[in-house]
This record gives sequence, C-alpha cells and structure tokens, in this order.
Amino acid sequence: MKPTLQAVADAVGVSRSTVSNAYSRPDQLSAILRERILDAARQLGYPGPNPTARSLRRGFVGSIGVLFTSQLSYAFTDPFAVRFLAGVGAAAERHGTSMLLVPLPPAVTDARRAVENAAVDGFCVYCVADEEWALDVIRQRGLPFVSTAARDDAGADERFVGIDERAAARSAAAHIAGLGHRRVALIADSVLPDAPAGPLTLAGVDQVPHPTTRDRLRGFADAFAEVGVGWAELTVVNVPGNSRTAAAAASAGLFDQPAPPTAVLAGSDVLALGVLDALAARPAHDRPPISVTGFDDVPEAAAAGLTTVRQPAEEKGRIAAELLLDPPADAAAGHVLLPTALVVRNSTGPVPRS
Amino acid sequence: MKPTLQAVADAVGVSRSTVSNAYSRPDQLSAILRERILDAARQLGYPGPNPTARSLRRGFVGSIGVLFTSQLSYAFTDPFAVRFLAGVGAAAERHGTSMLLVPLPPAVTDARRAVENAAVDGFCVYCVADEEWALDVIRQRGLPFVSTAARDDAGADERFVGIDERAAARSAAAHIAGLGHRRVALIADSVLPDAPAGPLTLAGVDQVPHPTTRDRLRGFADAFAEVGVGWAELTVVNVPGNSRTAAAAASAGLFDQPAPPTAVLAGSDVLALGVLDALAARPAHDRPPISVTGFDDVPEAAAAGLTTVRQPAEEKGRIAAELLLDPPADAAAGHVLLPTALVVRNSTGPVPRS
DNA sequence: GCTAGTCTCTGTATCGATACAGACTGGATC
DNA sequence: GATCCAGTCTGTATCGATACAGAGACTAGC
Repeated sequence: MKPTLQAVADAVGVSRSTVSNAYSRPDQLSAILRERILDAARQLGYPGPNPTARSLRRGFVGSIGVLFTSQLSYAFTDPFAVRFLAGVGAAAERHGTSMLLVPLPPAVTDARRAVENAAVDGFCVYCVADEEWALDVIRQRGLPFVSTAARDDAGADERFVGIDERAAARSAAAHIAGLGHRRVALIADSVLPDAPAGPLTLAGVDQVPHPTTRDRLRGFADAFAEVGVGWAELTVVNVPGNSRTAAAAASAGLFDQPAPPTAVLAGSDVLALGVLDALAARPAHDRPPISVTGFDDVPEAAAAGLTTVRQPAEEKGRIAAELLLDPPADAAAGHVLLPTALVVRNSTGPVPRS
Repeated sequence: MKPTLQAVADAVGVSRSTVSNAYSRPDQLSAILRERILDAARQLGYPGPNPTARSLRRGFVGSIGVLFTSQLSYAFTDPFAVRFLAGVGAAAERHGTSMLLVPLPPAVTDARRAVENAAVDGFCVYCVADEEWALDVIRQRGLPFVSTAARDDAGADERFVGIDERAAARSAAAHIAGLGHRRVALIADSVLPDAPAGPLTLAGVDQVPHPTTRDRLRGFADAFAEVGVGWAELTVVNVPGNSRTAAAAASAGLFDQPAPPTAVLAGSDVLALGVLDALAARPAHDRPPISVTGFDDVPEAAAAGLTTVRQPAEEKGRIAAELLLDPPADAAAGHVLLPTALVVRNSTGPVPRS
C-alpha cells in the first residue's frame, strides 16, 4: 500500500497541512523543513499528493474533455478532426491542462452516462452528429463548454467557434454554377438519420437534422437558386458517416443515370475524395469529366488537386480550447467566426459541351 | 451551487447510501424507490454522482493516460503517432475507458509533476525521446504501464508492445546494400541530445541515448558491416525532432559533398519524406538519383512511392491499451513483438554506374 | 516595554461520494 | 412458533487530500 500524505506527516512529526504545503505552497513553510519533508517522502516512497483527492478538495480537475459525437476511433481517421485535436492540444499545452477523450457508447443512455462520469472542468464539443443530448448533460453538470457547430437555439452566453457554413458552401457552389454546371449532385454525411446510402428524395433542406450538414446544403442550394436551378432539380446523395469509402460506394451509381450530373458538391473533403475514387475506379474510356468540390481543405485535398473551401482546422481547435480555458469577459467575444476561402484546384472545370 | 447526493437523500427522505445505490447498484433497492429518487434528482437538478468523489472512494478513475515524451501538439502532426492513438482509442472504446492526453512542459521538473498529477489508472508510454524519468514517476505512483520502446533494463514483469527495431532496420539496409550502394547516409531523430542538425561524427552507435534510434541505427550498420562497409564509413545525419521540414533542411547539403551518398536510410518515413523534399527542391538537372528508405509505412509513404519498413501502427496502439486494460495472467504474454515487413517501392533502385 | 506585523506551523472542517456491516420486514420452511 | 433467508434500507467509517482560521515565536518600531 502506498503511503499517504498522513504517513509522511507522521514520519516527519508535522501536521498533514504542512506536508500538503510542502508540495502545493512552498512559500508557506521554511525551506529547510520543506526539504526534510520531501526527503522523508522520497524515503517512504510517497508518490506525491493523490490527484483525485486533490481534485475533489480543490474543486477542479485540470483537464478538459473533447467530445466527438461519434466513435472515438473515427476521430483519428478524419484528417480534419486530427487537425482540430492538434489545435486543442496546443492550447492545452499552453495552459498546462490535460485533454480527456471520452469514447461514447452507441446507446444514448450509456453515452449520457459517459459524459456524466467524465472527470473534466469543461468540454470542447466537436460536432459530428446530433449533439443536443450531450449539451444537455453538460449543462446539467454545470460545466462550461464550447461548441463548434452553430445552433439556432444557442443561448447568447454560449461560447462558440466556427465558420459561416452557409456562406462558405455557397462560395463553392457559386464557383460551380459560374462554370456553367446546372445538373448537380450534392453529397453529404447524415442527410437524414437512418436513411440508406445513395440518392434520396428530400422535400426541403429544413428536414435535415444535423445543423452543419443542413447549413452547407442550404449554402449550395442558395447559389443554384440564383441561377434558376431549384432545390427539386438537385440530386442529394446521403452517406452514412463521413467516410471516403462510403462516399465512393454511395456515389458510384450516380454517373450511370440517363442524365448524370456534371458536378458533385461534397459536404467534406473526405467525401469528395471518395467521389474522386469512384470516378477513378471506372475504366478510362468511361470516365466522365465531372467537377468535384470538397470542404475543409485537409492536407490530402491539395495532393489530390481538389477544389475546396478552406477553413482553419487547427485554429478552430486552438480557439475552442482557449475560449474554454480563458473565457473572455465580454460575452460577444465568446462567439468567434473564422474566415473561409475558396481554393480552386483542378478538380473543377467548365461544363463540357456535349 | 449544484445539489449533492445528500440533498437528494434529504428531499426523498432516505439515506445517502440509498441514493448512491440508485445510481450505481440498482439491484440494491426497489424499483419504485429508485424511480422516486431519480425523479427527485431530476427535479433538483442533481447532475449525478460527482466523478471525482466517486473516483476517490472507488480507488480508480476509469481513464488511461497516453504519454508522449515530446510536445503533445507534435503527436497530432506525426502520422504514425496518430495511427497509434487511433489504436489506443479503439481499445479504450471497447473497455469504456477514457484517454487522457497529458502535455509535458519542457522542463523535466514540471514534466514530472504533470505525470504525477495525471488522474489515470495507468499509462501507455509512446516513446519519443528519453522516457526513463517518466517511467520512474509512474513506478513511483505504483501505476501499471505499457511501453512501446524496448529498453535494456526493462523488468521481466514490464509490459511491452513493439517490434524488433534492429532486425527491421537491417532489412531495409540489406535491401539497399543488395542494390549495390556503399556510400550511404543514415538520417535519424535525436541521434545525440542537443547536437545540431546535420552530419555529425559519432564514434560508435552505443553513444546514441534514445533506444529506438539506437536500435535502428544498429540495424542499418549490421547490414552494411556484412558487405564490408564499416561504421566509420557511414555518414550519420542528426535531425532534432521527427519533422519533415527539419529533415529536408538537415539533408540539403548532403548531396553537394565531393563524394555524395548514393542512398539515404531514414529512421522514419517522416524524415525520409523530408529527404525526398530536399531532393525535389533541387533544379531538375542537378537531381542525383538517390535511393531513399523510410520506416513505419505511414499512409503518405505509399503516395510518395517510398520504400519503407512497415510496422502495424494501429495494432501497436490497440495492443498497448489492451495490455494495460486487460493484463494477461502470463507475464510472457505481456511482451508482444509485432511483425514488420520491407515494402519496396520506387524510391530505391540500383546504384547508378557513373 | 508594548503593540504590530511577519513567518511558520497546527487543527478542524470539508470536498462528495462508496463500502460494508448490520437492522428491519415479511414470507417460506419445518 | 422458531428459524432462516432474501430483499431493502440505514449508519458509520473512509477515500486522501486542501482551505482557512488561528496559535506561537520573533523581529520591528516607537
């Protein structure tokens, strides 16, 4: 059994408080006594104040949670998520705070419990799927949090860092529309919960529950509405999960239709790369010159020559953690909108004259 | 102030123990009383048992630490580290355990404190630099850990997952030697602590403190010794940190020497890619046909056509976490050696006849 | 010589829960 | 009717520290 602080106190013949001070408040005791205490501790093999007990008494833990409302192992597969994590890590480093990654079990009841049990001082919520239940639990616990997805019902005091999803998506679509494309497919993650992969019929964009997906689809639609292409004329392809292979599978059949789209707008680079994969998988003579756009500008996008919308991933993570660890006094400053930019590469081109 | 468990107990008129049981041991009380308690808790806004207090009393935390003996933000930059993390995450997910990423301040005293203060049940130690001090602290705390770097002084009971670094490195060098290369440079991370970037003189490989770097250099040397090329004839290039740009910088001057190497063996893919960058940066007419090998086989290696030694990254992380969370009864089973394989691509070729 | 003030150190209360032994009921068993 | 037992619930001890008020000892200042 490891000795406790009490054991060290007894060995030296001082009070528990004094030993505690030797570790946490060196100015509260003479240097000489402090050395005697630390020596005794070394001799006894005292491992230093128990972190859990300390946290309990102090009322804070010294670590922040990062919540992915999806499988944790997925987070490391998604290049954008990894850059986000790097940003959070950089901020955590600056503040001497640890990062707790909490895996969420598939069942919501279990997932709630996981969030309830996380020993953290606050959360960075990286939005992947529906997060409302998670925010409920966090609020219930009275913990601060920073969200990265804009929500309509967000309280004015809720901290947020993100981009104008709709405007950013619109810029990509405007580029495509400007190139003359009118038969267009939109491909996105979790368009409808539990909908199968592939094209689906959607009366309107309002039906999409996932806020980020919804906003991006809205942005795409905005640009096409402007050139006279209505929502009903757009093909929407659902992908269950933001996965390259899933996107390839879901989009494979798209180009064999009677009047195939000439451009595909993807809700993320990962999906866009999947679409490119599906095209590359076709025999060379049957490879239509489809324009493809992505979203995020992950490192792989540049290598693939993918036209995409850049958003600062690492910055997003860094600012999320900073907002959490060092909250601005001004509530308005807790709402950060990051810039985006359309990056045109060679995956997009004018609509071919047929 | 959030209500405590006591407050709920008072509200319902039962003992604290019973409320505790309502959450943690539902079989210990009648379903009907449990419902009454949970209802009251909801009404009072009780957030559920305080995770810290619970951990203190129970004696365990429900999370494992992942220790990178380098900057935490660096870990997310290194593709191999990310795959390792993904593996740890997958195992953590299976066990319902969280992962704590602990940033280590540059000063060792502070770094020790960070490890002392981490609220975890054990550590996966991902070896980047010298880790001995970290293992000391972990042992002192009496926590279990799994290491991924073989150390000479490892106790028989210490859990480990890794590869035969020396043999794996040797396989890459044997390939290069077999292609006829005799003037060769080895480039590695942290060959000597605080040594400047670039070629350095090293009496022997034993001087290298970092165990992984040392073993890989040894493996390289082994293969060349076999074809009559001694240690003194090998150029060793130091890179401070496993970084692509740093490797490019450190190796840039290498090819302007009177008798430049015809092959470069890198201690990691990241470094090898840096060497390729340095070559690509030269004007086309002055680009010698250098053979380059890497180590790890990260995703980027395939795209770059890099010949390398594959080691299973995700598997390594997964097994590290499994060994920690579900220790084998048999001590020998706690020592896992993973397979490696030489992957020959087009970054290596026969030595050019000049 | 007396009041203040500074350094050190102590003692008690507290953080918020869980473990475990034991008490109380009511029904089954013989 | 005594005994046993399973099902519920309570009470006390405990997990391992930190906060905070305050007690002594000493040095200064007047």
